Amino acid sequence: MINSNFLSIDEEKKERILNAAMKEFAQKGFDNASTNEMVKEANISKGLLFHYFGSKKELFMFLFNYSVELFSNEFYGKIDMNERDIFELTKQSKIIKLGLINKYPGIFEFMQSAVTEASAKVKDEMDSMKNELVSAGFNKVFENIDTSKFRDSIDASKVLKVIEWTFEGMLEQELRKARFLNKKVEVEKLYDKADEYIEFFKICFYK
Amino acid sequence: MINSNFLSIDEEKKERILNAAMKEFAQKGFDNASTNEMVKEANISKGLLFHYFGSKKELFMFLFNYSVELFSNEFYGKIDMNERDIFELTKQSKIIKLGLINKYPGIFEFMQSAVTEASAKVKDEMDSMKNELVSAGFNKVFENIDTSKFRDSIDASKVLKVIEWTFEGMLEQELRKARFLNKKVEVEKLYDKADEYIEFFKICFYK
DNA sequence: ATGTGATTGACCACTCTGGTCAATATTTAT
DNA sequence: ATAAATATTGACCAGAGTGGTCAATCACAT
Repeated sequence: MINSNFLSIDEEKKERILNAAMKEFAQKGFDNASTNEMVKEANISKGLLFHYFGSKKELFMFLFNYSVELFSNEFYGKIDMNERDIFELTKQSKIIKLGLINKYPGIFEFMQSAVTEASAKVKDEMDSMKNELVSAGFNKVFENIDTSKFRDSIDASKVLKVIEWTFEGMLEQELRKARFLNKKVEVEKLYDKADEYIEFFKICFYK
Repeated sequence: MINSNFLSIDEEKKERILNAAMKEFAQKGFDNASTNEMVKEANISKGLLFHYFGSKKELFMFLFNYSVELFSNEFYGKIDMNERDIFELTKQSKIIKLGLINKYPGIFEFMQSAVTEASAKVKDEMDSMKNELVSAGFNKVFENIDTSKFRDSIDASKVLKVIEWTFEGMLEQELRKARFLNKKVEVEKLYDKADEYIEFFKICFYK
């Protein structure tokens, strides 16, 4: 009887709980994350958290599963697998990322801190989760990119890296700016900015 | 009589203490950082840490001062202020960054977490430190870049951003790789890789 | 031997921990 | 209107960990 009906509760409350827990885990790691802080931030009672999840460890593993599932559903649901244009693909993947961050502000920080989590109390479970993940085999999407439009004199693999780093850097910049102003990044704005750089790149890289 | 003669102790021991403390503060923030963890990691006794720094708060402020001073000394000491070539400048600044990370693995994480530190116990001190820093006026170095070599059809400000994001992404990639293999990034390797991308960029951006 | 400064770690009063569970509030069925 | 069922609370617990202290020990120069 683990987190039985948590998934069917009020959406807003659910997000409050998930976000509070992810934020706390991401900030302090498993051992130092405080369930008291989580319930304070989520505005629920201590008892309710443990009613839903049983223990801190189960909460942590649920969160990790939930995050990974959410991410892969969003990613493979929204991305167009037949798209061979590198710009469209990169743009799509960053927009998906932004959408998730807007809904769950700490989700990527949490996932990253979870895979590098060192606490002995969750090591075994995390190791087997990670094994499952690598054998699932991510990111075949970027494998059959159309490189025929690029100028012959330039190295296509470098083009791909530069595009990836540029859009990641752009997203990070916008996230920092938004965090500073205490707002969310507007997807539209990022879209326009991305398009600007795509035009720029076409001038630089295309024949 | 604050941290009296700490600066003159054995260099290796000094680094052990600084690194342990920066790591702990960066990972958990001021309130949740444990001085017990620090002395365990640095392999010194509890008493010695407090003999040098008096209190957790003084240790934190000392670390921040020390980091900022170190960074600005390295930066303005090593960077060639007359260099107007964007590639040389960016390469230099990333090499300086790598050098510091190799010596103090957690220094940038610590500085970043320190400026965003929310604990009430250090808020006042950090606020005045931050004010001092902005009035010092950083980063005039990248202001008089020579853009005359760029093709006229492309936007110079975008070129600068792409270069910055590319080199930052490259450094991050190498750091992750090194962390995974439990090694340090070799400065030489990064140098070569940076040069490869500089050649690539010259083909793309130059007339 | 003696003096001196560097270094130790057991100890303190106190806060916070994950988790429990009887009590209460709220919703649903009759 | 009542009863039954479910959702939610928060005071409470034993134990762990906290920043900081200080008498005692160590290493070494004279």
